[in-house]
Amino acid sequence: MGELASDAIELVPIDEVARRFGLRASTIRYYEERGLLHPVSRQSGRRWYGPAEIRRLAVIRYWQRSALMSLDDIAQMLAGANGEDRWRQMIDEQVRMLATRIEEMEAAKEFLEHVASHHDAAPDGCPHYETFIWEQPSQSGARA
Amino acid sequence: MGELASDAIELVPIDEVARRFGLRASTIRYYEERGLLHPVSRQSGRRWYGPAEIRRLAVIRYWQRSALMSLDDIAQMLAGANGEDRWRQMIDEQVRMLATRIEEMEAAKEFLEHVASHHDAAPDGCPHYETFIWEQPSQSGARA
DNA sequence: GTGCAAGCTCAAGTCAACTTGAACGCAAGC
DNA sequence: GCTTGCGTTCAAGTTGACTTGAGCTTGCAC
Repeated sequence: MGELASDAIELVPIDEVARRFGLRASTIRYYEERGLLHPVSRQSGRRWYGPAEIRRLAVIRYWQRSALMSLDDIAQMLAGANGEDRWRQMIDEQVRMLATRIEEMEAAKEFLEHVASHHDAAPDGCPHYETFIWEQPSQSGARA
Repeated sequence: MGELASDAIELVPIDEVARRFGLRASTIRYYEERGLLHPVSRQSGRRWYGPAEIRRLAVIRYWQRSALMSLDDIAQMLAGANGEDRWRQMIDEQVRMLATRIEEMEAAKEFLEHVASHHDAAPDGCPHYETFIWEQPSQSGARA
């Protein structure tokens, strides 16, 4: 950063981008194929990325990992930035999904901690177990 | 339960099991192929499941969905119930993983809520954004 | 005893998110 | 001026968790 003076905004090649994010170059090319991230320029075929692209990649990884969004959803979010209104609906869906997942995972975590501290054997046979395992949303045990 | 008197413990065919869990019969056969769940008996080739198998399936779905465990991990957990000691190590790993994922997801959720309530456009350009997107664990921006 | 729905097996297909391989290009170093 | 190394494209392979399809068997209904 700042190695060269003047107006040269820092451009980095694909392997440097990959290195910074702990990704492979192929992943970045794949994101491009999926329309998520394009190099700011090409020099004799080779891709070069600027700060805006780096930041966009950070955004992509963030949504993908922290919000469990698919690449398609992320593409829609990023496209939504350019005027559409669907992004707000997506955010609402996402928040609801996250709330559910967080609750489920917290219950699972608490239960695992309980098992680890109160049991000598694998959880099979723990009375608490029953409460947990049958409380699944997708299971229609109550019907019929 | 108890439709027939005597010692007939309730046995159900594969499609009934599937229906109770909102799964397809093929999924249950697949779990069997993966060594996770076996019918208590077969009658002229057809699978029959008892309460123990039903319960085991509930356990499998629970770990899979709430704790984000892979079928391989679940198989190991269930195998561990029969004497091994690896299950405790797996539980610890699982708890750590869940704690991390929960934190990440909570941050993502809070951020999305912030964006939804304070912004008219997609999150690009929100100053809070920067704080969030660059705080990713797998990103080795600090190294080299 | 014929038909039909459901089950069975085994192989192959699907989907998302990548990875890998083959075949080639270009620029720098010796 | 030729090799070396990283880049490129495009097609095909991989992994996990299933689903689908073809072809066959079974048991009940009529």
